[in-house]
Amino acid sequence: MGKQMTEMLKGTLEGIVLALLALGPAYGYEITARLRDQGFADIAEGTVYALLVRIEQRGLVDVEKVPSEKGPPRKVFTLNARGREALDEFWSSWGFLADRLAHLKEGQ
Amino acid sequence: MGKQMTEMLKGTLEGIVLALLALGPAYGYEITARLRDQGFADIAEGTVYALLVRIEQRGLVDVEKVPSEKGPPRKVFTLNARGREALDEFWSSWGFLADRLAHLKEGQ
DNA sequence: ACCGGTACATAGTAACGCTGAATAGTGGAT
DNA sequence: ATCCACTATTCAGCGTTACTATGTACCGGT
Repeated sequence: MGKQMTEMLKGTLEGIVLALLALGPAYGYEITARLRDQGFADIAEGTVYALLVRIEQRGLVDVEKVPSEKGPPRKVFTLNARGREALDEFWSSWGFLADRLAHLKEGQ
Repeated sequence: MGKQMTEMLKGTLEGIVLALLALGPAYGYEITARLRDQGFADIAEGTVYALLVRIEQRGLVDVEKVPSEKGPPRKVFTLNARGREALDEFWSSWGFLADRLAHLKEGQ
């Protein structure tokens, strides 16, 4: 992936994943697949798993182990109240930034 | 500043500064002031100067020392052709990301 | 027995913005 | 004369994040 996008994803990738989880519970492998569908083709699996560990440790998600028919057991993540709060804060920060940049792009 | 915004600025702050320089040449101290005017109230001076060093080393700006009436000489930065190219790439990456996130915010 | 798809995990690295401080010149207030 | 505020730049050390590369493990089809 471009270095530019790599840097730009810092901080936003977490928000993106929280937003995906707001649509419904999901497990890591599934999230990487959804990211690919969303156009983030080159996000490494390892990146997603590391991110999920972080948001779990910060208590933004509830975790459940669910057996899979075709592989090791899945770790299903569900956004909880604190996670929804974090997602709201993310949208707020993002909104500010997007607003500023839209303003700048207009040529002032 | 919020940790969230700190992380989100990674990658975008450079684009913001390039966009400011696209409006006309400026020196470091002036850029931090413009950022404040634009609403980025809490961006550290040291951050801006470090960023300017980076974009100078990457050849995105031309630099000129200009004496100041009220202090040490100013380093005036002017966006050059490579800088405008980098700015275009930034807007392209930003556009992609903003588009994806707008899509996500709609609830899918 | 092997290979590909599913599923999770981690050690090491690079990049970036922040904190805090140092340096240095000018002008006005006390 | 001295102190303070404003102008202007620079640097060392830190924390966070995403990437690379690799390893583990389970399953079904050939």
